[in-house]
Amino acid sequence: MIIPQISENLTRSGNISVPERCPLCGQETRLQDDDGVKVLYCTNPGCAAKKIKSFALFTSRDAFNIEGLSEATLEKLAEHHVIATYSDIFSLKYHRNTIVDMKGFGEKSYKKLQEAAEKAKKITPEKFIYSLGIPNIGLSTAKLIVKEYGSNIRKLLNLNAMELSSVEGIGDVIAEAYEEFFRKPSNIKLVNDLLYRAKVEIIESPLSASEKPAEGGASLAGITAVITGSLNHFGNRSELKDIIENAGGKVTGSVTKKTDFLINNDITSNSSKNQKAKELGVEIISEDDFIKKFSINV
DNA sequence: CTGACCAGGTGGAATTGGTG
DNA sequence: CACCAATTCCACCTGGTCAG
Repeated sequence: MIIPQISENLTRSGNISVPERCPLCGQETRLQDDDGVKVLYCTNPGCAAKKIKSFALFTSRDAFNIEGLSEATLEKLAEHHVIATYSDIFSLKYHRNTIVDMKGFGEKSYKKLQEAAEKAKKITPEKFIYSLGIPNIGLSTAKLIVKEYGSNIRKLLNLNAMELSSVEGIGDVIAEAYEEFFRKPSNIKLVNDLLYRAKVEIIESPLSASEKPAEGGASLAGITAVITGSLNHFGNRSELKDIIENAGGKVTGSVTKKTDFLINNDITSNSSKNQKAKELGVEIISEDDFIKKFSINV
C-alpha cells in the first residue's frame, strides 16, 4: 500500500529523511524505485488509502452517521495518530490538544466532531453491520439479515453461512463472506472494542419490532418505486424511501420491468433512469403527483 | 473573501441472487 | 448456463459552510 502524503514529498523535494514506520499504522515502510521515481510503501496490506475508505464508510450517513467526519478529516486524524481503529473515533476527547492544533481546525470544529461522535454511539444493528464494511454487504442486505434474525447483536455476530443463505436475497457468496468476517480474530477484536471499549449501544431495530401496519393514507403494498433527482417535500431521498417502505412499498436503485413508478421532479431529464423508464414504459411521476396519488402525509 | 471540505446527489460498471 | 433484477461500490459533480 502506497503512502500518498509521503510519496508526494519525495517527488517534490527529492531526498528527505524517510520514516521507518508508517505514520498511519506504525508498521514498517519500504522505499521502492518505481520507474525512476522513489515511492514509499507501507508493508501493511490493510493500511493507508484502503483504511481511510473504510473509515469513511464507517462514519457515513447509512452507518454511524457522524457528521463532519469525511475522508479529508479522517486522513488528518490518522496522520496525527488520533485514529488507528474504528473505536478510536469515539475517544476524540483524549486528543483535544492535537486536534485543535491541526491545520484548519479550531476549538469549535473539535467540539462539533466530539459531540457528533458521542451522539452517534446509539445505532441500529443493521447500520452497525453495514458500518463494518463486509464485502458485498450493504445496508439492504444488512436489513434482510436483521429482519430475519432480530436485533440481538451476539446472535447476529454468530450466524453461520447456512443460516444466512436461507434468507431470501442472500446467496452463498454473501453468506460465506459474512461468516468469514466474524470468524477472523482481528475483526472479533474490532467489534468487541466498539461494544465494550467505545461503549457503542445497539438499539432495537424498527425492522425486528412487531410489524407496523401502514398508518393512515393509502397502502403502498406491492408497489416498487425508484427515486431520482432532488426532492422538495423531503430532506433527502431516504426520507421518502422510509415512508414508502413503512407503507409496505419497495424502493430500489435501478429501473427495471418490475418498477411501477420512477419518481422524478425533472420529467424531461435525459438521465439514464428516465431513458430506461421510457424504454420500458415505466410511469414517470413527479414528487407532487406521487404524494397526491397515494395521499401521503408530508 | 477565498479555498478547502462536506453533504447530498448522479450515473454506471461490476457483482450477486434467483429462475427457467 | 444464460438471463434479468437488484444491490454494491466507486468516481465524479455541485451548492453551502467555515477556518484562516
